[in-house]
Amino acid sequence: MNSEQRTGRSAGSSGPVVRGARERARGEITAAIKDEARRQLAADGAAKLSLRAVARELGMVSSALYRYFPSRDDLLTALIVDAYDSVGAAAETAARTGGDPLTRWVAVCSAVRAWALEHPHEYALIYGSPVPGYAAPQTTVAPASRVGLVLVGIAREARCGPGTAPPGLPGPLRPEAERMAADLAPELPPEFVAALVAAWAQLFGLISFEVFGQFHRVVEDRDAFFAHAAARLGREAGIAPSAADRG
Amino acid sequence: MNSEQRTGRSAGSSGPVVRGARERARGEITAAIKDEARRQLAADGAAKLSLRAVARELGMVSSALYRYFPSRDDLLTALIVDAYDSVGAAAETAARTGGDPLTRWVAVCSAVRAWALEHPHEYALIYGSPVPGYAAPQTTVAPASRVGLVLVGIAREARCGPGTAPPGLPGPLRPEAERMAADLAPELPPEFVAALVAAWAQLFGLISFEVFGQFHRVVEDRDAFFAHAAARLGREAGIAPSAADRG
DNA sequence: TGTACATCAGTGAACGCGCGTTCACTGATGTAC
DNA sequence: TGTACATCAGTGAACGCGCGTTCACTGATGTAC
Repeated sequence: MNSEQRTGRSAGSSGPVVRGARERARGEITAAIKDEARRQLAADGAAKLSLRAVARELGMVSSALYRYFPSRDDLLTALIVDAYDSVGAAAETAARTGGDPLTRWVAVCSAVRAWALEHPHEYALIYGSPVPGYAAPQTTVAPASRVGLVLVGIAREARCGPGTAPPGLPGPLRPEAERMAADLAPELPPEFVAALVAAWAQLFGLISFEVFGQFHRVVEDRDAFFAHAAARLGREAGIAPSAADRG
Repeated sequence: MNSEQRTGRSAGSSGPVVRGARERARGEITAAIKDEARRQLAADGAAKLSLRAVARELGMVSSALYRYFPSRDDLLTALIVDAYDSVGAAAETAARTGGDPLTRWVAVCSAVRAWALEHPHEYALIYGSPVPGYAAPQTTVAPASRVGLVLVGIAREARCGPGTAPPGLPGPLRPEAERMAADLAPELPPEFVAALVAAWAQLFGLISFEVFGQFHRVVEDRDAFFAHAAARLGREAGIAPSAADRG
């Protein structure tokens, strides 16, 4: 967390200019610990993640890990932040592909899904049941919002495109929709933003059901199913449809 | 599992006609064990559920629980089955309310949501990350499908109502949609069924985000938000809209 | 109705395990003069 | 450039804990005759 302070280097600057061997080693070992922890996460799930097992696998004594992470929870936090950053980066990359907004929307949804299927336990860690007894610290908030921000970005651009049909907004929801719009995207109409937030949650419903096995014996051709559902989700959120995708 | 066989009573009949004191006690204690296990589930989550702690709280010695559940996993399975049955029953009750199909659709969605908010850990047990190292046995399949069947039932009745707009169905999804329709509701058009399955998954996306805390600082008036989203979900699935809900 | 036997719930001790965390320590690597 | 000191990574032993599961046992409850 504060290796700069610990090594007595300048505080305030964003990073060290020259890293000594010790500092480099520290970074490498921290990464190795996280990698091994991720491996065990994928094998046994978050609840069974243990410092001792990680240390054992790394050929260290368990107490040595406390030089790198002050507790098991801090290691978990690091994995959570990394997972959010990983899926966020995947979404951001997908958003940079070409095409009309709906195409890019689907690309982002598919990228998140692909990441989830490749890293099911990391996905479970951030979008599944909360780990009991663990409270996510403030550090996780920013990384956690990256995927959502990508979706907002696409909606924002779609709004500048050709006419889109804003969904209806019943009375009781209006104040809430306006509040959400003010928070997330003041330049978008509130009914848009409400639909977008719903689409965001619903997207993860599709992905969670697939990753967590609820589609077992229900959906077989999952690629086709997801592509279709994601496109509909985008249209529901007011992302401009392209004629080719219709019917 | 087979107390009838163990007590030498007739096999094949659905239940004993007269239950002796011993048999009744057995049922009561089994229920007490599950109740206490549920309490601990709500307090600490599924991963930390321990036979020893349950026994301790019940004033029994831990080995005594093995008279009722052959292992920790069997106790977990019982809780899972109960949870599916509980939410399934809530959905079925909600479906029996009056009104047009869309109203009943929303009532069912809201009932599932209410159940989830009241039993967040039981919800996590069945719709969250799978418990690592635990494989759900066949016993859970039927209870797990109750909510889905309720939704299919409403869709089936909506189909008999006034004209609904079937959603478009792109080429790649057609065979899969036809397969799903054959499995789930042969009398419904395939595009209906595909949309329904998507809506089913998306419904749980909305609920999971709320229960698991992803809506923290994003959605505040969650009742209004959910009611709106659930109604839109129903319309997307082709459930007949009522004029009053539009715009 | 009474007795002999079988069934079953619950006990208590034990096995073997893994966990998170602390602590005093040893050497190696870096820094200041 | 060389030396004295400070910093830090990693060690090994220990503390105290809780877990799932097995096993031989004791009594109480039920059943068959």
